Amino acid sequence: MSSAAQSAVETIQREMTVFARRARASAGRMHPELSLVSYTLLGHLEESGGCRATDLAAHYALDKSTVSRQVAALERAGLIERRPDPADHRVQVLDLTAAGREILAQVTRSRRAAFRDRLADWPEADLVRFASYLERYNAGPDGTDTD
Amino acid sequence: MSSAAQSAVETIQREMTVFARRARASAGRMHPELSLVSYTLLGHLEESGGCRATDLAAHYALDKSTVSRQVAALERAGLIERRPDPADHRVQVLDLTAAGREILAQVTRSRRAAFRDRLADWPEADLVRFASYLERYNAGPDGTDTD
DNA sequence: GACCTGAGTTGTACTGTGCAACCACACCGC
DNA sequence: GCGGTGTGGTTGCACAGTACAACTCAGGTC
Repeated sequence: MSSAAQSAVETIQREMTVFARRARASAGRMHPELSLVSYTLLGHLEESGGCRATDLAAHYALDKSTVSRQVAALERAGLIERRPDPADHRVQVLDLTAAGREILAQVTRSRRAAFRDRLADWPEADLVRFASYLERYNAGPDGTDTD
Repeated sequence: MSSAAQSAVETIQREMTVFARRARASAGRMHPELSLVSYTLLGHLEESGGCRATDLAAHYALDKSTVSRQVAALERAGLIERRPDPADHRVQVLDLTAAGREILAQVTRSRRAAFRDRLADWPEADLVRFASYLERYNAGPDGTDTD
């Protein structure tokens, strides 16, 4: 690997971390009613059209107990509901309630606006490329959760 | 903003979050002796050649009390040292000790290797562009911590 | 000197998290 | 069928990271 590539790798590593740290802080300020974790989980449920707690844990590299508690809280808040899977009684399929969909949409709108502001002066081609790099990175060569 | 750009923005948002969640988990597995926070702070000290606790807090959008405790722990562990600033007695300049430099280098090596593996099949041009997008994003149009 | 500002610490409380132990059901080999 | 093994999920527990507020100490301003 060339030294230019090596230094790019270091930058990617470092900047990803800066991003992550700031994300948490600003999510708290931007939408205190829905933590970043909750927002992420709700978003995943919407995107996937309902899934199991185990799937969430695997996708976000979280312990199943953590997801279990988050899910319990979201259910108490009336944002998601659990349907027992008729095909497998061990499984609970999670899905958004109407209220969950509503609050998710609202938070998504505000986050989207903030991102749009921040990215306003980026050429569209760069945005598209940036997005595709991130997807490619997270998809990984083989799904490994390297970092 | 076009719809292609809009959807790119959503993807950026979503994938950044996935990255962040996984980063934390894999840092714990990869180098349990140095938490992701500690690693990040040490890295910043090395990069900046020593700075104040307040600077760290500002850069990572952390509360000063949080940084204060982290710094205290790192000092107890012998990884950093505080030098009172002779020019301003309120200020403590933080800097790495030899031990701190050593462990930082070691963890950096292992992280770098993991990233290199993950990014091994990326063309260099893409790596460089990806890195520059991240830097540009974090620098922000005006330094705002949008997310 | 009185006052305001900025750096840092400490008390307190809470959230997110992982690990380990556990329960309940499903699947598999016999 | 039936016992062993595996998988989805919950609960008990401990701990790290974090924020907020109240505080101390040092500087600068007038």
